[in-house]
Amino acid sequence: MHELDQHLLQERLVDFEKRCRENGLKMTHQRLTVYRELLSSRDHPAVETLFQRVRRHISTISIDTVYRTLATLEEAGMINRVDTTEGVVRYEADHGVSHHHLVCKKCHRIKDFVWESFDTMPPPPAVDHWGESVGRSVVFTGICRHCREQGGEK
Amino acid sequence: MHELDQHLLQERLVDFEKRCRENGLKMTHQRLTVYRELLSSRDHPAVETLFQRVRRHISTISIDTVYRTLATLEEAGMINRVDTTEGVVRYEADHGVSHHHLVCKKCHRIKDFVWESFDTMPPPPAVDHWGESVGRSVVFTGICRHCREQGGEK
DNA sequence: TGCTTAATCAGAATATTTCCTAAATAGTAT
DNA sequence: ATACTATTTAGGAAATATTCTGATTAAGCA
Repeated sequence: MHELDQHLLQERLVDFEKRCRENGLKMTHQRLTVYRELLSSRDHPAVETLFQRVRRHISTISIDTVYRTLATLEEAGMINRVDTTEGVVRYEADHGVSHHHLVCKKCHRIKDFVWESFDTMPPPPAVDHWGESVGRSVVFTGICRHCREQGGEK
Repeated sequence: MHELDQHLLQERLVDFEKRCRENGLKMTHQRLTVYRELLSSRDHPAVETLFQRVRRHISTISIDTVYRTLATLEEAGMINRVDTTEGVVRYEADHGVSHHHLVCKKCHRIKDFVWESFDTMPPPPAVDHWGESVGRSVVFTGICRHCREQGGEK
């Protein structure tokens, strides 16, 4: 973990407290831990996965709390669901930087990347006609370098 | 259903038979019906939904067959899974036209649109470095016209 | 400090998805 | 027409995912 990351993380946590207060959400140990764990998870974890990780810090936390917390934070716009074809809900913290996803068909790992020239591209007319769009994301699918070289571990 | 649609549908079904033969897949009534139903479904149905529809034609079909068929056809590249944040697997038939998705946060309906200037855009360097990409898709999320006007029916 | 109420907990209940087994059926090639 | 084998079926098991209940805890405020 770099200095910079530590700094950004700290910044996010301060922001988290602020936004909780704004939304009338109490700052519980559980909430903070779930959020912090998601913040430092770079792999867009499913609920169960995140539950396991949070458990390492709060051994008595119930999975119900993780579900509830994620739903609450999502509603408040502090975290996002990730698009997948797996039939599993996955989350990521809002890191404040627009990014998109690279999805490996073998290992199902998801990697972030930024693409400014896409972000600034005007949407096609069909989008405006459809309704009010609030977000856009790109997903590239394929086989990641790791899987191609090692045959994958799926 | 327009003349044109009928024609395209027919074309797709012929292609389906050909590809089944190529892959050594027998042309069963069930397979054909599942595929045809998906072809004419414009709403990217989940397995259960598609099962209900196919049932109208083959009342004795088992859901297991639908699961198996979809998995088989997906493997053969004749149908695709759709990206969602719902935690549900959804499918669409390969209509032979590159398209992308508009997803309504209220009613969860998914609409297709084409975006050629995106399709022809070169990927950012990060993608090439990541591995071998075989597909790309864009998802716009927001509130569709229908939901905005009527308050949605979630 | 004490009150109020949101939030958490244990763990059971429910729901959903997917897979499995053994027997019956039906394509396809000969 | 026959044989071979993939495929389907019923129905239940297994695996996952999600929600609920009632009792307890603790955050935030007066």
